Order: sequence, then C-alpha cells, then structure tokens
Amino acid sequence: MKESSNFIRNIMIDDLDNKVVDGIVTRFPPEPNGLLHIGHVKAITINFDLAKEFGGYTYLRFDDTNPEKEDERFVKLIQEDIKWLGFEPVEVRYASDYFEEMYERAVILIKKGLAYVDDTSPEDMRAQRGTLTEPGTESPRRNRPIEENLDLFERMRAGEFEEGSVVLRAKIDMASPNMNLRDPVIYRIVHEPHYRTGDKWHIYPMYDFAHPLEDYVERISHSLCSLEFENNRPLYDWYIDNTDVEFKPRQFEFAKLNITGAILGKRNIIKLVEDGLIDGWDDPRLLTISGMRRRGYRPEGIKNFIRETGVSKENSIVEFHMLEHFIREDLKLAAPRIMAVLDPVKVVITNWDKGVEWVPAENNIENPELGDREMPFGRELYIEREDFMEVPEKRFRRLSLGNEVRLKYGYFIKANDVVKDEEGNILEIHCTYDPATKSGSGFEERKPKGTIHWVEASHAVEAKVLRYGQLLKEENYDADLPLEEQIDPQSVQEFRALIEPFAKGSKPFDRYQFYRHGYFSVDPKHTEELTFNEVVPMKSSYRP
RNA sequence: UGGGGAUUGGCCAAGCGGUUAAGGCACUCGGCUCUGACCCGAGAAUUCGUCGGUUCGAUCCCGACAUCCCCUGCCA
Repeated sequence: MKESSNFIRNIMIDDLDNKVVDGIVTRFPPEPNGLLHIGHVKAITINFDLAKEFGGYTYLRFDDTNPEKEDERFVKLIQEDIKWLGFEPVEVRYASDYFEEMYERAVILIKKGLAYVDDTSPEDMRAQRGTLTEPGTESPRRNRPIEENLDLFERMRAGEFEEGSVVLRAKIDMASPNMNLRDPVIYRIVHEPHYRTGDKWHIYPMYDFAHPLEDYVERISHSLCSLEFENNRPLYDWYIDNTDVEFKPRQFEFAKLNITGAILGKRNIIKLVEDGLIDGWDDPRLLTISGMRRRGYRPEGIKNFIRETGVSKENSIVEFHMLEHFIREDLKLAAPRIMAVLDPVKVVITNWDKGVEWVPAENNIENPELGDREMPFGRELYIEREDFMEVPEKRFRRLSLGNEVRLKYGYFIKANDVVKDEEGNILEIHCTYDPATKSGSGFEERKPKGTIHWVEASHAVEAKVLRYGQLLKEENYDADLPLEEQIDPQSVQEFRALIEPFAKGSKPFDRYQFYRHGYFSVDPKHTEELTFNEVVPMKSSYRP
C-alpha cells in the first residue's frame, strides 16, 4: 500500500496513542440512490486504507433512510463497484436494520424533554427558523407535555398522519448561530414503501439523527465525511451526548475530490442520465466507477491517483492530467500493444518480392508475460498520414522523400517517390526496403532518425474507434449553465482505424495500447464490432 | 461586525518553533530509445494570503485584515 501522509492518519495515531479509541473502525456509507463515482473512490479508499493500516476494519453501510430516493438495484451495483475496486468490507450493513434502535433512542430524547412533536407546516417552520443573522422563534408546540409527545410519536409510527403534517423535532436552541441546532427535525412522515422494510415504517429518521446512531451501533471510531458536514458536527455530538449511548463515535471532515473538466456529484449525473445526454451511469465519459471500468481504467491506477492526491481540508480541484498520469502509469505495465493506423496512407515497397512475411512482435516490452505475437509484413502497407512529409521540416524525424525510417518490428524503408491525385493529395508513397535491416537481426550499421508504426494492407482489419475525451468543454463546471451547453461535442470522436490482424498468437485482449496515438482499451461490450475506447492520449511532443 | 472551515510554486500536497521548505502532476532543457512515448538526469517558492506581535529564532504560536468555501430541505 502506498503511504501518503494525511491529517486523518495523524488524528488516528494520536487517538490510538492517547487511548481515545481501542482500535480503528471505519465505514463507507453510500445512499443507494445512484452509482459511485471517483469522488466516492476517494472516500472508499481513505476509509479502507486507514482501517487496514491500523489493523482495523471497515463496514459498507447503505444509508437508506429515505425510501423516496433509494433503490435495490443500486445496492447491488454499488457492491459490485466496490468489489471491482478490490475492497472487502468486513460486513455489509443497512441503516434500515437499525430503525427500531433509532426509534428507541428518539423515545429517550422525548422522555428527557429534549424532543417534541410539532405540527407546524413546513412553510411556517421555515419562517420560524429565522435567518443567518437573525434568531428563529420557538414553535408553539415546543413545550408540549412529554406524555403527549410520547403518544403522538407512537401514532406517527403507526401511520396515523399525513406526510408533511407532523414531525418530531429536537429541542435545542432556536437562537443558535448554527442553523442546524435550531430545533432540527428528527423524524418525518413518509408513506412510500421502503425497498427493504416495505410498509413497516411510516416515519423515517433524518440523516443528522440517523448517522451518529448508525456509527454508534457499528462502533465506528472515526466517522469520516466531507467538509459540508462540518456545521452538522455539533448536532452529531448533541445526539450522541443525549441518547444514552455507551460508545461515542466522532466525526471528522475532509475535502471532496474535484477534477477539472469532470462532472461529479450524483445530482448532476442523475440529470445527465435522465436527460439522455449520455448513455447511462456507465458512460465512459463519466468518471463513475462503471464508466471508468468501461473506459478501460484499472482499479490500481485509480487508487494510486487517489492516494497520491492526498487528503486535506482544502477545497481543491485536481487537474485531469494527474488522473491521466496514474492511469497511464498503471496501464503501461498491463496493456498489450497493437499497431493501428488512424489516418492511413498507402506505402508500396517497390523492391519487395516475398509475398507476406510474418514477423515477430513484442506484445509488451514491460510485461513479457503478456506474450509475443506475429504480424504480417508485405509489399503494401499503411502508415499514418502524418508520419510522412515530402520535404521534412526541421526536427521531423519520420518518413520523408530521400530519407530512411525504421518500421517498428519490420525493416528500414526509404521513400523515393509519391503518387498523387489531380488535387495533389498523396495516394501512395513508393519506398524501397533494405533486407539487411530486419527487426531482431541485430543490424547496427546505421540508425534511422525515427521509427514509425504501420499495418500490412491485405491483412489489416478495419475497425471503428471511439475516442472518449473529457465531458466538459470548460475546465470547470459552472452550476449556473445548463449541462447540455457545457458538454463538449468532441468528447466522443469516431475514427475508422486499420488495425493489425489478431491472427497469430493473439489472445482475447481487453486492453491495447496504440503507439503514439494513445492507450485504448476494448470495451468488452463491443468487442465484436471492434469498438475501442480511448483511455489516455499519449501526446506527441513533435512540433513543427 | 451571524456561525463554521480553509489559505505553502501553474495543479495537488508534506511540514506540528531552528529543515538547503518533502514528494507527485504539469512545464522546460539534456541523455537514452525498434516512434518523439517510456526511462534516466537537471531546472522553479531568498519563501509559506497580507500586516503586526510573541520569541534568540515562526510556514509552524497570538492578533487584525483580505480572499475563497459551507450553513436558513420534513435530502444525504
């Protein structure tokens, strides 16, 4: 595991040293109302890594306290995503399993005179809450007798009331400068059936009340969440301090992950999915876990990125470059390489008279276990149009008239002539090859200025290649603009590519690297059509 | 004068009173190379938002100011 220092680790070390906690127990608590994205990967990685580092363990807990938004299918998909990432929770828990426990704790609050049933309308309640600079006013129901509250709360549970007609509230401080403490709602009425508990319940706990109790039940030592919950921590502590729990979990906040040009946030993704602007949650342009999987990213690359990116309380935006770097670093060791030509121009080797010759090609120089293969070489080849210039510019190191270049895994060829159409477009480049320069022969007499890639014309397979770029046009997402205006139409580009045949020695691949043009991976769903997803562009540093 | 956070090179981020102020990404230059990628070297903060204070000594402590983020859901 990579070690990256962060302030939460330091807190844990101190807590362990000072015997504030016996051990480390963490949890990842997604609400099953959508799929996970790379921002969640940060939370997942932090929780699992830290627990593991200190010999503790981590729960996967579905925070399913709102039946109106949650769905069983997300429970399943989220677990698959986490498993794919390589994390193993000690146990899968559901907040809905603790509903009875939470109810009991709410009764404790009522009995202590710290909670009351209020039938103030949502509108009036908002008005009574005051503003950021003015205190709120107390509800007329605030001092309702305990017995009456107990009776009303029981009837709320029994389903006697309409949604929105009544809530259970904590009696804290309507003048608190922290809005969260102005008598927050503890339970609300919801008649919608819950995907797990069905219609057993008609009241559901609010996040602020439920979460600390969930953490208590699981004996979470460090409850990690994002920065926007800092204002909720006093309430978290209030509930813990007043519900007679014998274990006190504590909340710590860290900054969420933001990446330039990426849309994160379930709300936005849900909107993109619902508006049909993308394929779905697993659209490769999205940085959802399933989208990244389809794009060809591997878990290790993603996790390394997260680990190197750090944990702090700084509202930061990481450059997409950083993600690309770690994905590329991971893929370069694992991706079999093939050769492909995106914009082909024909090369005729005028002195070739051997038919088709199969030449060995290293599949992956860094990882020999991926095996070698053979590829055809013949009289007619295709090379990349941009790899040829009739008159070379300075610093141009590829093929040009009168000059020699190495064909990777093949021979040196020298361009002698070009055939053009009436408009001057190059149709063919006539070259001669030198038999002595065959790849692997150990020929060292001279070195060409450059090496280029190619495919043999008669065997090349034509394929459609999809390049998936970044979803957004602008560097940063602007919440005030409609999403459809911000999506970059170039985020999906379709190319026709000529790819070397998969014939000899080829195995079912799931990832490829295209020389110079980038790393691509096959989307397993589209293997038959040979549709590729670009993983990461490999920039060329050549500039005329 | 509501409250809560944050402020270290273009982007992340270590650092916890005495350091030449880690590291990664990006960028530049050089080397290597069966692609210019990869790999290997080298390069940037006289300085840690600003101004004061404490101290023999401050990025690290205190104060003021500035800027950014969060908080008025019966969402999480």
